[in-house]
Amino acid sequence: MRATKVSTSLKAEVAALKRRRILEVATDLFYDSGYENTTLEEVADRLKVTKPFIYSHYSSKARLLADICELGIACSLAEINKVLPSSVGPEQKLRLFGEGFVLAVIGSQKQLAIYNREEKNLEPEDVQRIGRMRREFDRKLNVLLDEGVARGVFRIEDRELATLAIGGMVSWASVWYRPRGRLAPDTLATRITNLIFNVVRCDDARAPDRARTAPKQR
Amino acid sequence: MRATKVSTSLKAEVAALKRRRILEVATDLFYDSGYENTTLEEVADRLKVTKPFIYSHYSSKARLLADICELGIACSLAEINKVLPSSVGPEQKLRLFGEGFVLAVIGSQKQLAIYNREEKNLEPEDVQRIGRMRREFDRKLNVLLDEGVARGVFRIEDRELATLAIGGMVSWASVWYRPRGRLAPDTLATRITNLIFNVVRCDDARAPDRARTAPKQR
DNA sequence: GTACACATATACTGGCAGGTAGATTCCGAA
DNA sequence: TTCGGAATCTACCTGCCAGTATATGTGTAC
Repeated sequence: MRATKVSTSLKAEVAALKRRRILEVATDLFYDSGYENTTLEEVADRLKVTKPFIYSHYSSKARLLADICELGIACSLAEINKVLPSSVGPEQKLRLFGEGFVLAVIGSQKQLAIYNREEKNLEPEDVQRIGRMRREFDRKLNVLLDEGVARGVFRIEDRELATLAIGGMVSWASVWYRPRGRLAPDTLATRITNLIFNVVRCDDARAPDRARTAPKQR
Repeated sequence: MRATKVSTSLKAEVAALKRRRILEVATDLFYDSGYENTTLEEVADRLKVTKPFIYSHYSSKARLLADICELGIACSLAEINKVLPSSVGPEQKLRLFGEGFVLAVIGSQKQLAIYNREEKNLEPEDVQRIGRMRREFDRKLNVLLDEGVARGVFRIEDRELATLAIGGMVSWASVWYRPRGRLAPDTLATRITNLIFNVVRCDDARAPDRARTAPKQR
């Protein structure tokens, strides 16, 4: 009994591993060449297997795409969920969120880029499900900003627009970020978060020497 | 002679009109359904013509895509080119540029969305050409920010990053903007530009009652 | 060692859409 | 009215690739 249980569990783990590897390779190829320009045979080739192997784990090419896209959004959503319920002040929340969000975006860069590019190739139900996740993210970021406004620490002209602006500023990193770029992820996270603080016009005490570079004269 | 000249010029105008209409319809369809999911026959149908008609004006589907993408980037590039050489101060330049840029992005929303989604379907030479235009835009925005920093009116921690952040904040509007949305283009342009001023930490005197909404308490 | 089940491969189909060759229509000129 | 050529259409081809029917191997139980 024990043996069979371990065996089935192992089987499940093996299956999960296979699915994960398929997803990884597909992510790389979709990111580099685009969804429609990537053949499932190419995915199979790179894994040294054949097309039916993939179909035994994913029912269609579109489901593969859906998993990739969902993974990307889930990473960002997890960050706001992690921070929002905590009991620290809005400034601290925003800093934690900002840095987590930036790291999530560059960590799931390929998935997010694929989602933004290939949404039109998703099944309508997947579009809706993932769209709901995105709207949930926006709503929660909006709440975070609202807390800061209510306490008078953020000065925001248009909260909804600020949400979109912050989301865009960070999400855009999935377009231009390169792993071997000028800035390490941590530095990037800090500096972009500083820019987020600028957007909400919050003088964040905890930020290390911000804008110390600018006042050369005067 | 006069007659023939007018005649040939008219012919050229007609040809240009046809190309423009093809481009418009293709833009709508590519935007709504994606490049690969749109058939040239669908484009032809909507124009009440046939596929070879399109091929008599565009040598391939990819060339059509390239023209759409280039048009989108050209609109944004034109804005920075319009503002950069003027002799007003950096704050004024930034305001003019910001508002022009936002209006350009929402004016060429479909083209920009298509470019961002379908770059992988462009011919390599088109990718390069349009990529150069994008880099030119970034370089020039960088120059504009540099002028402000040099004069001590912008306080920027990392100029290159600020360029990307501003570009992202505005470009992202091509993802979320809806013509029947809450804000009219002009209002949107003003408010997003205000956010750009926040990013560069510039207290812009000419901005109308910014941040007047926030200090409810205290 | 044989039978069964599961995993994976070989080999195929079917439809779609980009692109084109050749027929046809339309229009301006003489 | 007819001629020539440009514009446009009809009808077709061809390659590609998602998805599948069927075969084959591989390990495990008895």
